[in-house]
Amino acid sequence: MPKITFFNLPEDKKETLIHAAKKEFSRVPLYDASIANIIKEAGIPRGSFYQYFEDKEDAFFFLLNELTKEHKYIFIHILTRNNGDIFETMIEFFRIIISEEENFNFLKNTFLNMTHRIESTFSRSFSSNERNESFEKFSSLIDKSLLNILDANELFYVLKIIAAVTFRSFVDKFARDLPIEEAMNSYLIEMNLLKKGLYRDIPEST
Amino acid sequence: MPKITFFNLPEDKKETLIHAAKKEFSRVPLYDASIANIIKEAGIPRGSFYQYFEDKEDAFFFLLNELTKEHKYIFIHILTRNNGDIFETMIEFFRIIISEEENFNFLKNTFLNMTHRIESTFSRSFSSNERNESFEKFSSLIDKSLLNILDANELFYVLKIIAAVTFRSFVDKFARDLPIEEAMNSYLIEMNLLKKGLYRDIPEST
DNA sequence: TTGACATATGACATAGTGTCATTTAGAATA
DNA sequence: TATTCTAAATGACACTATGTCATATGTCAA
Repeated sequence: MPKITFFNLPEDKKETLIHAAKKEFSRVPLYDASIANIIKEAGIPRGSFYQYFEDKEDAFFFLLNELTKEHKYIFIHILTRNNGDIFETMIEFFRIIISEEENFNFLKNTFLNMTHRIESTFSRSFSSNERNESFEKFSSLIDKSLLNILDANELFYVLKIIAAVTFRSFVDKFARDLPIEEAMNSYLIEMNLLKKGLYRDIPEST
Repeated sequence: MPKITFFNLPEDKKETLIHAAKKEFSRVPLYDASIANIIKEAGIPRGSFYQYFEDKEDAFFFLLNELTKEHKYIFIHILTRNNGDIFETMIEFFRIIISEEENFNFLKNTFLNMTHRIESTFSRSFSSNERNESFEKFSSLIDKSLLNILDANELFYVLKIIAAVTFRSFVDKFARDLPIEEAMNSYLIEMNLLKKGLYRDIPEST
């Protein structure tokens, strides 16, 4: 988390800083980002940066968190509108994220360098790593009658699976610079495979 | 790829270097690894390191590639023994990887910092990002009659899905330091869900 | 013995991080 | 208004790490 000093800043200076950081993290991934570029862009001295943030990562995760909050909001909205149909929701959500123009490069750099820590932060937008309050909240919005599950425990794993496949689809889209419709096509195929199951039931021999 | 100079090295010096690099990459992930530690451990001067490798990454990906080759070999062996049953194979393979003691920390650091580039390298052990020769080879070994697919294209996506879920399970195991049996349990649940499908067929209304 | 080539070496230039002593600003108090 | 106190700003600096390069060393063939 940024330091109190950052939050005490006048709104416009805060904006300037956020903008500068976002610009740098859109240019290159976290590890290649340079504080020098951020402060040059924001027009602040080096020492100030460290008044506001612990370090580079602190600034990055602050931005990522902000973005994630927005995504979570969108996600819940779509889920509600779709009466808890998780697959319909994922498909709509997927399209929205890959279509975001403003955050395109930030997202690209983030997805292509998705360490576990980044993934954990990001995940909060539409699922959860652990069975916690966040999971319970999502769970309550999902229409479980549509799913092939026995109990809450299986729901947890279902969401994990959907999240894993969705992440990979994001990465694929950004890594191979797929056009939106192509990425959507692949994603739809995968979601359908997930729905119907990958295994063929061997018919009982007569 | 390491430079020719590296491959020209006498076997024991090569071994020393590999061992030193592996030790460092087991201690910390790629980005935190320091060349200073590697050369200190290997007892070579700084300049020599750059005679052998382009940079830190070069050394890391060399090691990762070597490990991946072994994994691929194991994977194909298991797949053959299981007559092309991809699910049985994944489950056996998963257990073997998470049980590896020798490479435990190297794998842990790798999985918890799985950038797209690392993932691509790693994937080669049991699947492929793109539909290339590697995919064709795997494809030929897989018993497709067990799978709920229409054509080779769907097979490609099935493998992508299985790979995505398996990766996430690896990450989970290492991130949360799960005991082997617990990780296996979760993985089995997920593989079963994948097999049977996540969606419940709504019975035709009478 | 000499020349040509491959390899080894460590000092150095460069770049980036995080700290800290000092300065400045602004609010609170007398 | 003058004084004091605290939060914030600042940039020089110490430190760490990378990658390069001029020079030294070793090896083999002619």
